[in-house]
Amino acid sequence: MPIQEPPTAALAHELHKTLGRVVRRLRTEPGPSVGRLAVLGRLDRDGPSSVSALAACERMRPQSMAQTVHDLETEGLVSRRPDPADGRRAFVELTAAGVDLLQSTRTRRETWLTEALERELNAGERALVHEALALLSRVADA
Amino acid sequence: MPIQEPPTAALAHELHKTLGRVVRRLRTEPGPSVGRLAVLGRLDRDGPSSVSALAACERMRPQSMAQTVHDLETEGLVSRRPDPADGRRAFVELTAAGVDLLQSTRTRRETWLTEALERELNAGERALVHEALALLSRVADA
DNA sequence: TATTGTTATACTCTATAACTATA
DNA sequence: TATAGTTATAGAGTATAACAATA
Repeated sequence: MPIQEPPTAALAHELHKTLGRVVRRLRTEPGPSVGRLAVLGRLDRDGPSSVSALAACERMRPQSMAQTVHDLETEGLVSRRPDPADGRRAFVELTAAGVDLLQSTRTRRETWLTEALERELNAGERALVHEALALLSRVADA
Repeated sequence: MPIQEPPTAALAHELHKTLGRVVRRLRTEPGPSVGRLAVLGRLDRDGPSSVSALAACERMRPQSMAQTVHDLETEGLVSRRPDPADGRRAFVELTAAGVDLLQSTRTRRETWLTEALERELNAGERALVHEALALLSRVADA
């Protein structure tokens, strides 16, 4: 009798793989990676933020976020402004180039992913996927 | 007015990140990575298979699967048996060690992921997540 | 001593390109 | 020429460990 993988583990793995395919395909479009775009988007929405705060929001280690921020800084998409109240901290903020890139990327990305999701899924199905995200987030934090 | 990321792109990215957290946490348990375990599980369920066929099932490039199979072979978890009918092909199959590992890993993995999913989600919610997988698979292939 | 952040290194997963061997 | 497979290289994403600077 064949060994059965636990269905729940298989479910998590398959979902991750499938989403990976979506995200990798997204990355074939010009522009920054989805992960970096997420940081730019967050800075735009929430304003300047420390590396630690960004890491916590994106649920990454501060060291990993430091690398991401460093890369974005090298590319001129973000800059740092020292916190006068605390010499250890700096505010990471979008540069004008970062804002421009975010805006133009958003437009290009819409050319396929949004179209694909909106073509393939109806509003109810998209809501279902969103609900699944909330459920799995709960599991990941458990 | 802040730039709004396209909600659908943000949805795909967030889901991917969340599932990544689940899978990485799974990997902190002893045993092979989730991706390799998937290959072992498939060989156990479907029997010996060529590298190409495995790659197609897992929706990876054959070159990537060749690397995975090579690693598994090095670890003694799978072996190759040449196809007498076609000198180019070989059947990849589980070794006794691979079967043992699959079985013992399944047991250990159940200690946290299955418990977490079953503790955090009820049957209806797990069904919802499964449905979301099917929808997103459609998008990734579109 | 705790917090913020960096540097160095390594691992997983997957991709592309260039290649060999067999059909 | 087409197919099965390998090797080499690279990149995204993230982790751990060790460290510096400031509070």
